[in-house]
Amino acid sequence: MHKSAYMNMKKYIDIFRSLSDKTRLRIIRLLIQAGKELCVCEIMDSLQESHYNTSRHLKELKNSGLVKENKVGRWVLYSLTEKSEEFQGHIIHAVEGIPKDVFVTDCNRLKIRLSLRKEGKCVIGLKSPEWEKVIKQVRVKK
Amino acid sequence: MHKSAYMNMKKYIDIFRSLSDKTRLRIIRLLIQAGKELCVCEIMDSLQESHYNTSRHLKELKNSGLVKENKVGRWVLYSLTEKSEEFQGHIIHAVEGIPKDVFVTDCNRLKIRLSLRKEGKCVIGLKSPEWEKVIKQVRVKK
DNA sequence: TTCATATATGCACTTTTATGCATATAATAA
DNA sequence: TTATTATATGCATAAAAGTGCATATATGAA
Repeated sequence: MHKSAYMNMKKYIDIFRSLSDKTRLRIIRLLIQAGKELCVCEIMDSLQESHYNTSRHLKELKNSGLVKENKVGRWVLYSLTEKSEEFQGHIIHAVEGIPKDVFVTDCNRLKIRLSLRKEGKCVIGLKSPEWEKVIKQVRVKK
Repeated sequence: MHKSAYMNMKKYIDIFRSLSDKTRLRIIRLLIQAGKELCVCEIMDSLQESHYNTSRHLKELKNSGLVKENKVGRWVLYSLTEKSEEFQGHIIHAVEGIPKDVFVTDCNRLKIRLSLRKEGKCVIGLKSPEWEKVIKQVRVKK
């Protein structure tokens, strides 16, 4: 195949590739569920992933064009990009079409994490003792 | 993340992964374009890929559930599976949403290759001198 | 049964990818 | 300016993936 033909295709391949990883798929589904901007620490706490991983996967999703960032002071807020192309719209619909129960634990943690916002903003940052306390209680309840 | 949660997700990740490769994406688009079963040699000639690669990628697409096979004698015919799940329907729509020009060369070759069928069946097999002759003429015309 | 042919697969090699650790950057607060 | 903190990135490592070559399987024809 010619290189130019591959370059035309690359954009779409990159989007599929960016969703072929469990952490990135979880991030996208989390952003769909949230329906608003989330900061990195909210995402990492919801997924219970390390901050390094979360950050890097977010960057990949940004590179593929599925996600955009909005820098506010030292906080970086991530959200889904507007569906500019037909293709991207179908992709997001596809992720929405995955049964809810697959992501239920992440979404529950997100709900709790978002309840700790003050005036609509995340204020507790990463490795927060407050979050540790709250999430530990949830585990005990099970 | 728990292993069971990953297993729930794996099916969807595998489908995204299966489309994150140029050869497999081209195969899927070719099958969409054809709208009918294609044999391995028709696919490899349309893509101008080696038979080894074509065969292996078809197997991966079969494993992910996007493609099914129908064995007729020593010919194996491949086609898209019926869209049993909402998710899969969106995925195929997404591939359909990729601009036509990205795959135009493959589709042109497919058209020529299908014109060599007799009574709706592929009869010329692989490394066919007939195909080599026809496709060489197309190249000269450019 | 033997040969030809359509398709599949094991092995080796190279490249890519995911992840953890440590560290760097950048912005706010003191 | 200095310290703190939210986020990003380089390095190393291990696992996975794509491809070519050779070979195996399986079906139909002679």
